[in-house]
Amino acid sequence: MPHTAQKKPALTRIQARNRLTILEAALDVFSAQGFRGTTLDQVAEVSGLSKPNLLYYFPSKEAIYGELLTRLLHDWLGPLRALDPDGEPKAELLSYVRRKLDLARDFPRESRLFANEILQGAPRISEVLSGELKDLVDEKAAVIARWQGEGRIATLPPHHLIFSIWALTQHYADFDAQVRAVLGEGHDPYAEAQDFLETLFTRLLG
Amino acid sequence: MPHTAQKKPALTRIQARNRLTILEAALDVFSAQGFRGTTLDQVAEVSGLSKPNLLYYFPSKEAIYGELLTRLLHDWLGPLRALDPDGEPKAELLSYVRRKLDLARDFPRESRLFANEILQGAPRISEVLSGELKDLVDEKAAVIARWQGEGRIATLPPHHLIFSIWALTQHYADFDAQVRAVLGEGHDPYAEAQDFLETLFTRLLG
DNA sequence: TTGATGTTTGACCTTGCAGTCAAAGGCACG
DNA sequence: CGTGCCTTTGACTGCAAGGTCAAACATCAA
Repeated sequence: MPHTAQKKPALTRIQARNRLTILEAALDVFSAQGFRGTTLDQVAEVSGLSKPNLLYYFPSKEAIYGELLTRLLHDWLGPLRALDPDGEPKAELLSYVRRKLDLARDFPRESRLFANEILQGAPRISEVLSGELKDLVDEKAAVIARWQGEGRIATLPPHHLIFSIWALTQHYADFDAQVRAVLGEGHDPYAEAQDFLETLFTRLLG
Repeated sequence: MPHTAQKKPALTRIQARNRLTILEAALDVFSAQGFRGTTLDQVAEVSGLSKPNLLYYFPSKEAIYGELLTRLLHDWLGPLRALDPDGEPKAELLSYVRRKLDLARDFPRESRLFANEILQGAPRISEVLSGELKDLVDEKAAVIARWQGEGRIATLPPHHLIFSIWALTQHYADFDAQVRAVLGEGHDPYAEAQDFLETLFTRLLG
């Protein structure tokens, strides 16, 4: 029985390395300039490879962007997946907030890449949003609702509670320019946000 | 004494009307596609004017975009300006939240236009952010700090409190695609957000 | 009616950029 | 050391898109 539609034709070492190099450079440029604002010449420049070489490893600009999105989307959901239904409700939620803020601090490019995509109406990931993401959120929302039913945290619409965590944490990555401009010199936005958000959610859930 | 550098050379009726038509169409397209993603042909199409005609009223694509940004920026700060230092603290802040959410609901294009610009590092409005906007925020933050000193609302870093209002309200406009995908059918995001945010800030400030 | 000024546009120019291709350069394995 | 495959690139193509321009058309005041 022949292998039809073999998906992973075993990458060579060079292929594996160069694909990663390209994706890393692409993340840099796409997250800063958006899809349309990015040129392959820029990605080539940043990656240190020639433009035709980029297109040897990926069939098109779209393909690079798409690969980035789908790769990162999975990692991005890690903290929400880690929300433990059997844990202590407040600790679990606060730890989710903290993890999400850490992601925003340590991976602002990824955050901005998604923000850009969703701002444009999420044309390339709408199925994932209403499929995998929705399922995960629904699942965790049910957990939160159960906790609320057991009187262990305050009753609030679980979906919106999750949205509020996203909004508040990603704001510091996505709107970094505004946050820093408004705070002025001598501030560490993320450190301050950490305290603030801990207080906020402690009061909210308490 | 001659008028040097006269700024407003008195627009004709046609000029006034067409400039508005163009800005309206430009808002549509720029907010959906970003600056680089927008073509003048699209703006021409939407506005019903020809491309050379656009460039008769504005010197360049940049100029249209810049005019949009600076015009809207002013309006956008209205709700924060309206925060009354002599009002009742909780009512004032909750009313600010409500006004901001109304803006997000009624003017999502404006919200997304700014989001796009700030995501890219706010290259065109960085002076306004660290000038006019920062001054206004500092002023209102001082008012909030005073209220806190008087024990009328809970003590929280005022700047971050303001950020949280921005983040939570604009999230519903900027990430509309995601919010709707995750909630699924049969939801009114803004109506639900209204209740949720009122509860959130009531508990937070209480 | 007429001229002056304001408005509109088809055709055009130029540049930027995604993507192609043939040929050259490297690498592994007999 | 040679043969075949993998990798790299300079040069090129085609098209999209910002912007120009001269000429046509509209409007209005005298």
